[in-house]
Amino acid sequence: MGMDPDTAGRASIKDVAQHAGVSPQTVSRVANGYVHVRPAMRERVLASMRELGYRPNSAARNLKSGRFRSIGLVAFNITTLGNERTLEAVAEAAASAGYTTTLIPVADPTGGNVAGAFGRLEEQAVDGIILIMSAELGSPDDLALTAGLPLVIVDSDVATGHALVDTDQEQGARSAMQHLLDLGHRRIAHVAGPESSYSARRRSETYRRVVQENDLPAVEMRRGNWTASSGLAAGAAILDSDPRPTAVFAANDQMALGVITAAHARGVRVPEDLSVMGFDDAPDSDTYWPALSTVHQNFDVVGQRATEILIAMIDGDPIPENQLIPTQLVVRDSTAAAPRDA
Amino acid sequence: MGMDPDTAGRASIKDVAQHAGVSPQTVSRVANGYVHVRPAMRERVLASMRELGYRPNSAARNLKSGRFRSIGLVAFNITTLGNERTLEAVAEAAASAGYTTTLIPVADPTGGNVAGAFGRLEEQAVDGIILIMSAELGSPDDLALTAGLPLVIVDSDVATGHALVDTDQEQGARSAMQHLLDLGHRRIAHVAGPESSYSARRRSETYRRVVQENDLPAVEMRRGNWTASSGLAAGAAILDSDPRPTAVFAANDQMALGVITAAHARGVRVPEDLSVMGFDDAPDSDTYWPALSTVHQNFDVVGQRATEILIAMIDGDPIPENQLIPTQLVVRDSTAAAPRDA
DNA sequence: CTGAAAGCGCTAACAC
DNA sequence: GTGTTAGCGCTTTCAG
Repeated sequence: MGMDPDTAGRASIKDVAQHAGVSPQTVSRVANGYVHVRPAMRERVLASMRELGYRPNSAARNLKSGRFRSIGLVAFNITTLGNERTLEAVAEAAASAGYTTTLIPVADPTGGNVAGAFGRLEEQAVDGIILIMSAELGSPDDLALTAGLPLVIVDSDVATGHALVDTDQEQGARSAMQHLLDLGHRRIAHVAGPESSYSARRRSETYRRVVQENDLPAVEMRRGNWTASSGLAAGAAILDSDPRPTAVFAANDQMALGVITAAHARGVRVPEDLSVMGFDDAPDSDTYWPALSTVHQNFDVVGQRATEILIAMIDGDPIPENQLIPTQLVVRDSTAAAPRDA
Repeated sequence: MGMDPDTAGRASIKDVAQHAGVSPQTVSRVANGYVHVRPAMRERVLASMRELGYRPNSAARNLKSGRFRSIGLVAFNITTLGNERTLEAVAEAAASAGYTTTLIPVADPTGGNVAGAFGRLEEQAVDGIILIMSAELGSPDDLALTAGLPLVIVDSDVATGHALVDTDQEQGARSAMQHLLDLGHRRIAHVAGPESSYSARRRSETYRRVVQENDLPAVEMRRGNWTASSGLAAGAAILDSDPRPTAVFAANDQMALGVITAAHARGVRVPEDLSVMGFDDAPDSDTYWPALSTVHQNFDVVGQRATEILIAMIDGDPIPENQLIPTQLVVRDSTAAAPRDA
């Protein structure tokens, strides 16, 4: 032990000081790029650092500064398209602000036990938390778990007093429905996402509202679980119903893919016989057959904004107003004018 | 300052001790669930903890223990299907072993500047590193950046002396080709992934080897960038070539989707006129039209295994042999017997 | 420009 | 069972 220069993190600032024949303080100054150090001495210290393979101990730094320079990302599921993209944006924004990102996976709180799912969040070595719930928050108390850490919430309903950043689901869903309306569709079906998802609920609520506002004929709503195969099942049910809807608004692109596949399987032409709208603008959706009309979500903006806000809060800024990130309608080949005889 | 009980992480072990009228050591014992504490005193301490909103300072713990209980995940890109799934598996495995996962995004080292991309990896507050390169490692020296930290490499070629966990790309690609061969195909095209990707290279090398071994007619290889739209372009080129191949092996499912769409656009029937194989078994691939035959990769096993190995290395175990995780052939509806007249 | 001293919050080792 | 002491590696005073 101690003989192998490869052994990680051995050399302390003291060792370097001894080796270079200076005080630990001077080493610290050099390590931090402090200016008032004589070049000759700086060189000597740097040489010793290299020779000893010195690397600063961040635990000690953290202890001193009371900061971790790390933000915690709490998510129930990081493999959904949106969460994944948001996560990457957070990691990048954090990195460029000098923060690392700590992933804190929590058990899915099915059954409403959100508090239990968090575990000992407050003990994590982070300066603040971004919560990507994709689920309903039980009560404000659940957030007490964060013990006063700065907190930004994405994709969930929130008790006031916390920062919120999210896609403007209502605007997005409205633009999708309006597009179908503009094409002359009236019998429009909806494939909703899972009930536990907040964004799914926002989209289906908007769907219902638009149906009401325009006196559209009622169509039984189907529910999927975001997967393409669940969309296939929902699409089959919709296509077998009578009278058959002329358009389907699916709550995400993958379920829309399922609906399209269900149509192919029945010889129903898309978009001639059936228009299909998605939501997300997933990377593949431009290559579906036909290319999918959808609503583009700016996940990277969501992640970036959330990170900026969190870091501002860590620095002591007040909680800003809720941030709703707008979507963009993307019209491709899966939607067309409603058939005449419908 | 100090008046607001909400202020994060204020109360130290000393404050609690004072409040409860005991020594800091006793507080520490209670905090760590140490047994030899009189119940009455334990209660008193716990009450003070609650009242003061005490939460242990992990920086101090880290400093004391010399361990961070965190593993660093270094990746160039976390939004590819495989990386994302691997990442989630790592985060979960790490969590259940009491470790957090720190995301360390690095700039894509296009141009071979891998070392530069790492930045100051050795300063991160982690006990070990999992490197998901998805790219070629320039030279072993690049890894010197990790400064002796335990290191597990996923999806890359490696200089010996490091642990490697990866999908058995060769076995997977071979099984895909063998499936097409068994169906009587001989003119088989390949849509490769980007040249910078190690796994893409492994798959295309295997393709070439199988072509040679079986004296198959040469077909110009096309290269995509993993996206469905690049697969569409490659598929178009393949379908327009003469003689037309009867089968295509795409290096991932998304590009396979593009090939299928190119076929639809030309009225080429899949699988009657053209068989299409993918790779990955992406979640949507069972709902493509037709359902995609592919090779299932066990990303979660890769992530889990990598984590186990890394933690073992952190605990001082020796570097184990390379771990190759097998794949499974998944036959669905996009492949069929080669047409007679081909 | 450089060094010495003190202390961040916690726990291992040792008293009592 | 409980308290006291010391020190992890670093940086913020304060002296020179």
